Amino acid sequence: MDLDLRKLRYFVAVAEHRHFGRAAQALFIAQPVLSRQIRAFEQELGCLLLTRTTRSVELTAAGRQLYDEARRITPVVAAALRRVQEADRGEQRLVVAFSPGLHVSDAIRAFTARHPDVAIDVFPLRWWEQDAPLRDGRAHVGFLRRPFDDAGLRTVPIGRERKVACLPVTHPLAGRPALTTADLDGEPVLDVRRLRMSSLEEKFELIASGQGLALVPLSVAGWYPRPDVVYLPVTDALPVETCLAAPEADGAGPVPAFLDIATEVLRRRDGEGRQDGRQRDGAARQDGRRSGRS
Amino acid sequence: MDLDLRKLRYFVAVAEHRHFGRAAQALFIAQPVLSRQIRAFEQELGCLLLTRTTRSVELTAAGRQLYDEARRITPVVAAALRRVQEADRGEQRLVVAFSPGLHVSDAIRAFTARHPDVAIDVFPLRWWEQDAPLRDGRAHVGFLRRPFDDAGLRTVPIGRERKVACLPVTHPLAGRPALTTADLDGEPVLDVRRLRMSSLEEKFELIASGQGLALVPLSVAGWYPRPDVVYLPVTDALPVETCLAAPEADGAGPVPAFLDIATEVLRRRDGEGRQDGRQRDGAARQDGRRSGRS
DNA sequence: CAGATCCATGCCCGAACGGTATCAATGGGG
DNA sequence: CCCCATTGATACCGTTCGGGCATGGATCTG
Repeated sequence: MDLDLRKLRYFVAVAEHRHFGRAAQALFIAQPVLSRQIRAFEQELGCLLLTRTTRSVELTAAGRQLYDEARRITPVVAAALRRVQEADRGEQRLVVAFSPGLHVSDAIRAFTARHPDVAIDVFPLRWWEQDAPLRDGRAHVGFLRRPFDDAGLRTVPIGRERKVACLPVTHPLAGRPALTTADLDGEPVLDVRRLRMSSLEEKFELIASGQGLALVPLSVAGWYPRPDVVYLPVTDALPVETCLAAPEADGAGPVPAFLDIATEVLRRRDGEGRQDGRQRDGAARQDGRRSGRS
Repeated sequence: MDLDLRKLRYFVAVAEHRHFGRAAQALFIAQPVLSRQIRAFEQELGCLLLTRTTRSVELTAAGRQLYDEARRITPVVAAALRRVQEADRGEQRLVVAFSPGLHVSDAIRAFTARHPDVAIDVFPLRWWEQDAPLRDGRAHVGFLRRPFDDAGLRTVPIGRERKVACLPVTHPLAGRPALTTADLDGEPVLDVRRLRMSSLEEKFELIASGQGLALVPLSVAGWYPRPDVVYLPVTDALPVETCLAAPEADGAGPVPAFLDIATEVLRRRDGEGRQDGRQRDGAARQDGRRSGRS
């Protein structure tokens, strides 16, 4: 039922040595033990990992895959243990997740200035991830874009981003300087959340190939400058709200302090007119026209 | 020595139930077994995970961290096992890594069109990662930027990107339309590879605050539009070469086919004048000036 | 103060792990 | 062509570890 990491380590040794005897020697165990462990491991997994003759040991397809996975998993587990022991020694840690395009460095810098003892990990979210990493413990605080599920989260609005429409250059509307939602009536709008595309780039591919168009936050569009897609502001579209969010349960630890400091920093920045999305309106229009011409 | 995933599962159950008896019931084992396993686990890790009184069970700092880590690790391991068994059933898989800003979707689409049976994972590289994930098995092919270590890799050049200089708006050179390397003599250039900053954003923070300037590939600069940083093309800087790379050892499986198809696709795109970096020269200059004015 | 609740401890059994001795198959050298 | 070295598999054995049951000790409740 559980993957046995000891057996995995044994398997990695055999995979690397391609030789039971030498692998056993490297592992400081006897060779027959290794043979038996590997065989048991294969039985647990339900698939052969090695093709053995008395003269050579080779990996099967499953074995190659397992070997790759092992090299991925091993350092992950080791790092996890290290962090646990750091936590035990009193070191604090905060994982800050952020949606693509949102700026977190101001808040992090302000926080570390006042809490130099707290280690910060940044956790770049995939475009379709929002609140899930906050709920399952992969992150403690998040810079997210609405909509997402508020339940059980403490949220602080930190700004608004204009939406832009992404059209293929060949689209009749592509020459316009700007659009309104009325212009988009009847257009095939690709729903970002329905289609589970593996990356936003795929979505832009769909748009470029004329499969439809999409509304995305301004800063996301800025990340995918393409000659075959035009980005046009939609003047009357409701802006996308960006939020700070953290699980309500995290009342202790560095999370509340981070929320306070980040809110303060972002509010100040907003006051100076430097908030994300508002500042770069003109930029987007330029991007759109420029791409449209090329 | 090895983390015991069974004990980890037991710990998660106790952490979630905050009650040994009910956790044991959920795990279908007897309560004393659970007590002993958790205690042994604590001893292995060398730190207390739970503070128990007879009336309540609470997590220590180390326990909270371990619980977070467990929720991260468990699905990773489960997914790994699933992929191994898929490989055993003959399903092929290819992990495609790419440096920030490089476009992979064209190549992937062309590949999946001809090999619909091969599952593709995309693996976004951190800015400081280059060839390492190819070597340790986290990825099979990569879209990388030079410089990186060629040893043991098969590489195919796929394009060139102009370098742009990143200056604070306050810098005397910020008003120029373009620079030459001579202009940068004596300027404090931040070495991306020396400083192990946790994100490129930090680097841009350093630049914005006047600590120095940097040369980055065009498309990377495009990802960090900031009002306080100016991006200027450096007309005589050597372009950054982008490459396809794969371990030489991967002679079998889908890797060679992917390299062939991707090379063909990118060559064709290059021929049409749509290659990364070259196309977007004008865009960068615009970006730079626009940021400089604001 | 008595009882209920809950985690810890002691003892037992079976399974799993590791070691030594040995077998069987394969490939190279005379 | 045969002999022997090499290598992985098997057999057997002692020890450790996981799990169950019975019970103890501590704490909260009525």
